[in-house]
Amino acid sequence: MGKPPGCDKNGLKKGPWTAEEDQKLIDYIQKHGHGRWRTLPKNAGLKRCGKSCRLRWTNYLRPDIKRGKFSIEEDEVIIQLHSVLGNKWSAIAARLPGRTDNEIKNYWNTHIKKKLLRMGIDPVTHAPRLDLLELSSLLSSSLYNSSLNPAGFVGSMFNPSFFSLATAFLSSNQTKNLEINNLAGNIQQIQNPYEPYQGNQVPVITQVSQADLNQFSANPGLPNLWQIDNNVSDSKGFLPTTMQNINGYNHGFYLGDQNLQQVCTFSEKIPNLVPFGSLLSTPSSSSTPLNNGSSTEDIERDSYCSSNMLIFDVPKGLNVNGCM
DNA sequence: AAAGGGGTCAACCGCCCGACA
DNA sequence: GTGTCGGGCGGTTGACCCCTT
Repeated sequence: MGKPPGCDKNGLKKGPWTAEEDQKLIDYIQKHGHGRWRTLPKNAGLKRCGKSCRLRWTNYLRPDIKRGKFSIEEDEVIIQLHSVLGNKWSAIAARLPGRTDNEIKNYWNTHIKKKLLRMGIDPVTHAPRLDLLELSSLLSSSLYNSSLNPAGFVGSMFNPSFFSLATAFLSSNQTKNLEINNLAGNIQQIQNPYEPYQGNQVPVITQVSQADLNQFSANPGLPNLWQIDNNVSDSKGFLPTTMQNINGYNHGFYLGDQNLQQVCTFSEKIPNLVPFGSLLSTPSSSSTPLNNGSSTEDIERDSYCSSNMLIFDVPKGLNVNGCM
């Protein structure tokens, strides 16, 4: 297995690209097209290695690159795709026109990771952070009852409902991953939506059919995971019975809907389901230490994103403002 | 106003994989 | 089977920017 020579050999230049170098590269590629990266820098009159040229072109100079801040919709797409695809940044980038894998990777590491951590979600596995869940289990018995009483809940940062919610959300993602993996291996789905609620198990309504997967795969330009989720809840025409009443509460979750219409459509299927965003505290109430560098806009974006990510119901009188 | 610290992001490195000759 | 090449990936670096003190 041959290994390309590094950029430090033969006196090749490293570091930031100058405007002149950029122009040389652009001019050459416009004339001759890209490819043959090894010989390109020599032909273009650049003292760079081919790999450096390729990266510069694909990550920065390409004409279809979309610069600027990620939109809320793009945030949602990235999180959804990452929950399914993992760190396959190029695959994620393929579904985000104008964004590069490097850009998405950087954005993930600097923004989204922190956002998920603030939500108590492990950004690697999309699972609840064990430390928080352990806290949840420890606190659930003692705090849950008191949380029903607003006076007993005041001052508490830990709301078991929140942890259950996070568990629900993340279990759905894990289940979806399993299902997709199994589908890829011609194994039937493993999730039975009618399975009785047991112990700590969190009800899951997400189910991915082979048709859904095919649809997703057949439309690489369209981030359709929302549609998959939406189709599941709509077209299948059911909700697990366990979804409808658990301990007297209706529970549900929703995975990143793109618009309110879909949220409302879904919500109608569960009478007491309300947008999670309406239960969130205002961004200014967040005390997370991870938020030091966030601008007001970022905080608002985070709040918006979270509101679309998770939906559940809580009993009247339960003050959830302190739990986020 | 200046210094220090943290966040951001373009760019790089090392390794790997698949296609091809 | 082996070497070459293009490309992808995770991790890291370092310059720059902004905020706080």
